[in-house]
Amino acid sequence: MKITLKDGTIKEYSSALSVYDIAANISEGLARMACAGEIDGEVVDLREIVRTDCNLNILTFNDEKGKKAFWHTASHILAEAVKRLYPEAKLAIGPAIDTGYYYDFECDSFTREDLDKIEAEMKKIIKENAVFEKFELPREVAINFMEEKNEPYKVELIKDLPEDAIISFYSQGEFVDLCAGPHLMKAGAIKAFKLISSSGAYWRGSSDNKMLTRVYGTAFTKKADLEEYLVKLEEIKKRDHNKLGREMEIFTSVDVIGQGLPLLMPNGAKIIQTLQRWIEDEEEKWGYIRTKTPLMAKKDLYVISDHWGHYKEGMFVLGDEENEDEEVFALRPMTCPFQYYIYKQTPKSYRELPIRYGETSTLFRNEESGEMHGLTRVRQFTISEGHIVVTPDQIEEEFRKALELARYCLTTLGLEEDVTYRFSKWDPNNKQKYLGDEAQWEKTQDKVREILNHIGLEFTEEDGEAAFYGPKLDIQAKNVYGKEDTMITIQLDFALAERFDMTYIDADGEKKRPFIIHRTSIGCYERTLAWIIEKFAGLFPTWLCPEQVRVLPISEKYHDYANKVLEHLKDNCISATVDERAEKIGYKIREARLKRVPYMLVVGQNEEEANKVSVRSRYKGDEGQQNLDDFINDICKEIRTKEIRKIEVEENKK
RNA sequence: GCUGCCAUGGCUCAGUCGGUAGAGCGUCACCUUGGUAAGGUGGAGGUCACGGGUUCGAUUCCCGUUGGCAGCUCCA
Repeated sequence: MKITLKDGTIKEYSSALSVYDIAANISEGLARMACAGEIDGEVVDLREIVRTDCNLNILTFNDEKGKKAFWHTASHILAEAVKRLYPEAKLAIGPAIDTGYYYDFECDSFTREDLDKIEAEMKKIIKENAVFEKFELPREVAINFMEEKNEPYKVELIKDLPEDAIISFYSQGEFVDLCAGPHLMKAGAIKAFKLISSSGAYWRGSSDNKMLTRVYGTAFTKKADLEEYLVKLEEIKKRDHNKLGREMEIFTSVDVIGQGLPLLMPNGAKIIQTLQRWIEDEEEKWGYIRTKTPLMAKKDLYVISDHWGHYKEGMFVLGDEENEDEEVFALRPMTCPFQYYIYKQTPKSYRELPIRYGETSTLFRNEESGEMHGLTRVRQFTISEGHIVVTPDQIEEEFRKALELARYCLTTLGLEEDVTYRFSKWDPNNKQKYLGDEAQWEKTQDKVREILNHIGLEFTEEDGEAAFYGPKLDIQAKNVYGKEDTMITIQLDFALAERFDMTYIDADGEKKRPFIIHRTSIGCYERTLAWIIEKFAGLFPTWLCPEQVRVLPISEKYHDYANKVLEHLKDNCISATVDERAEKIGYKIREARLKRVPYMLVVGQNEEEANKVSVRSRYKGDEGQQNLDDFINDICKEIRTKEIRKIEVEENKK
């Protein structure tokens, strides 16, 4: 048979061989590195016997898929160690993830000390270097086998496999686990590993099920790589908006005010004001008209929209629902119904559509206690909200424009490359969660998919992520911990126009039902702020900095000149302060740098006489002496164009 | 909401095997301050998150509440 390798070379063998044997035949080093194989694009175990001509790629730790096999093997070693130390623990599942692996057990929770013990046991197992072996069992035998071993979760997993599924197991020494593979050949290949943390996790990801104990770990082929990864992890955490944002006095929180109710401090308020002014002006350019609607409404409104039926647990209800004589209100969780009534205020002609309503809209959502987090999951937030009322013919163009605007906003903030796109559909197995019927959903979803394909957007599709009134396109970003959040969403709503009896008079004189596009341009300001804190590690582009320039007189004698410089800056709408403290100039510079002020203007006699300033920046360090007016022109241009200036000096240089 | 961890001056943390507390940074005052990443001295500031319990005595041990963190679930 002829085996075509990745580099195009063809190897010929007279008899069938395993992937591992072929790797060993190519080179001993490759066999040592091999984690899995890929035959004609399909990932296979190293033990897979190759019998016919094919394209074969040997996957190592440097390949994503090879890495997954490596980590999956590490998770089996973790499971064996836990079973040795805690024989009563029941095995659930243990897959590889983006940063390593985890394994879920039914057992008491683990402390850090327990994890250290488990690590020590894993070391022993790796040293024993047991050979991983694969075998298959018929369904009934497999079920009996796992019942005998008293592994109820494994029994449940096997029972859920299709009738004709091949049920495979891997063993290493005494330990056996139900597993589809692939795996490395021997335990000894896991040269460096670490158990990162332990926490609870629901069996099969459902909060109705029992909570299991999950252990997260990672592993590498070299100890140095592991060390590097752990250091990097610590470095990344320094960007965490929840730490950095508090340290930079962007926001804070107070016990007696409550969870999910952050206080934006002057620095944070300033950044959000800058973003809001920009977005409101920008949306006007894109054809939006603004509304300002109440933050709460009677229950009756939400009954019409059916938020009462589908979203009540997420709302803050005011008043006694039980008492029929009392008016019941609710703080708004969404802006939609309010803007619909503005639309409904006057009859609309097809000539007036599309109508694009925009609002800087504060919303309230009663999240559950464990879900609040910094500025990314809060109970009150302000979003660049908008609803576009369109005729069916206008859906595609308006959807496209809404996406274009969102991407323009992302690009301006330098975030475009960090996002992924998710087409969020309903869950056909949970229909009561949604308005409308299957035909409406399928039709609307097909429309959105068609639009996305026309645009040529790369996206994933996911069931069960839609809004209750329609499918949506979500723009997703990851935080420093790798956790994904929706930053921006564009939704196509086929249901609410009918519930609110919204109409337009079409060219034929008939009343017709419009469609509604719910969309945001920059998302919600709090979350976006959190995102840019992490993106820039607090070193915001100048236009977003709460303090853009600090003027530093070298001694008291130049305070007057410094204040004159300050006046000039303020006249040009530059946010600046003067440091009048009786400190040495080096100390003042250090302070300004620590506060991440992008520009420092040092002034003394030489500057005053020539009406100049000595510019230092966080971008280049010393930028030399400049005319004050030239400096102001430059920085105004940088602010106007929202330039993201590259930082050329090393951070924290001693 | 669930599992686990945590809560000591503005911030970062030390500490008390139960006898009511310390450091650094910051802040304030005075002195110093003529040039590009930490000048000096002194002072103020804490019911040790809150509420119960055990105890002669609790910041320390136990229970509860509130808040914070990680993960799960949920979501913009």
